[in-house]
Amino acid sequence: MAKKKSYHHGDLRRALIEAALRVIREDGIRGLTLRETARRAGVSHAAPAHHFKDLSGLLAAVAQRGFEDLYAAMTAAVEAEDSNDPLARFQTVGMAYVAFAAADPACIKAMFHPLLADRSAYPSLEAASRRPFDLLLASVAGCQKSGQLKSMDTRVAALFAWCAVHGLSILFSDGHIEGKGFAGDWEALAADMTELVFTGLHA
Amino acid sequence: MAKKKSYHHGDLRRALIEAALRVIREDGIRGLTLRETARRAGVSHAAPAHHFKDLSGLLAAVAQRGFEDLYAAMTAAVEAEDSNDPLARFQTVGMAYVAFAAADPACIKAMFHPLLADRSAYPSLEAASRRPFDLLLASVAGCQKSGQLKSMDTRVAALFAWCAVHGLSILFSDGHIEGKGFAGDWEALAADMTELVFTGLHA
DNA sequence: GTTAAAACTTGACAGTGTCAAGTTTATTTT
DNA sequence: AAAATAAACTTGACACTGTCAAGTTTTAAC
Repeated sequence: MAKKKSYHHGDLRRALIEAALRVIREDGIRGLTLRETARRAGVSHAAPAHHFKDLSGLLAAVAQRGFEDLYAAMTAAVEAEDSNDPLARFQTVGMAYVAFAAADPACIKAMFHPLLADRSAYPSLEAASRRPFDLLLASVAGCQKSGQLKSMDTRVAALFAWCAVHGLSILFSDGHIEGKGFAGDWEALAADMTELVFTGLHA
Repeated sequence: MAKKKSYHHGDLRRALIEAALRVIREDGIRGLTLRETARRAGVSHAAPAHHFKDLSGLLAAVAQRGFEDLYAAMTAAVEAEDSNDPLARFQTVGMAYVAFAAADPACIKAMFHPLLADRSAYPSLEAASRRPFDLLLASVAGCQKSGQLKSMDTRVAALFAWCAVHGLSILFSDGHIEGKGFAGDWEALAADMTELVFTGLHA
């Protein structure tokens, strides 16, 4: 699979997704075009259309990749935990979410881009996007079973945590927080948020 | 200011913003172009550039209008409250936020569009976007003064409420919530969220 | 070894943002 | 009131974009 320089690329789909991510990180989502992506991958301008139907399709693939990476980061963070305390796991999951958004704001913007509002057109994206939420759901359920979080509707409790953590991530990566007089960095704020989420859900 | 049909429009800037909003509501943000907006307003294709430098400028103007409307809706909701209870006011503010997002998802998407991440380029937008937060801040401060919310850093407490409420709005308007097994409508969920926010900040 | 399919290129068309230059109207200056 | 100037908008042009149809090269199937 080395650089064969042949007519066929070999793994163009993956290469295009990575090229698109580079474009987004450097020039913002606005700079993402099929042609620019093709250019960076060193293929002709119409090549991407054969792998992703159109620009939305490319963005959907990038977003799916983002959700997969997010899920991987979350599970990795959980497994790196030495403690088996459900509550610690719950907070780790939340922090991992914000950390991912802070580390790659361009990617999280792609993942929640309004262009992808109609996910029914991209079933694999929808499936990938559901996994992180399921992980959160499971971690909330664990805390409820251990009696550390109150026994309300698990879905609603998880949604609450998700809203708080997602809201912070989006507001932060979109620059809505800076300039409003917050002293700490995102890590301090994320810790505050998860702390308050915990208090809200406390048994 | 009636339809003078003259060479000069009279109030083209406002007309363009409204045309852009119509475009966004009907065709999504993707369909927003300077030329389409000009077409709907009945002017030549280059006219918008004289009022908004480029497409981002137009979007920024739409977003600013959105923040102004949001602020108006929030204050109206507060004033419609018969009770003077700070806590009731606090929850009203939160509900008004989600209600706005649910009533006009296209507009809220424009207001928080990633294209506008660099707000320093649009000072008046930044100012308009700060007012709703200031209102929330004041309402949190009121609850703290009355002893209904705990006396922590007011900014952090307000940020928490904002994150929860904004997260729900964005997730909802982007279709991330449907299909995840939530029974109630957005109003029920919004009520749950504000309730949990209150618990998290409870004295 | 021939045929079919897949992967990619080439070329073309309509639509877009944006700029420069022109035309019409309003405002100021004298 | 007349002339000069500025503002509001139009026209025309260029490079760029997505997308489609048709072509070329490579791989796979049989």
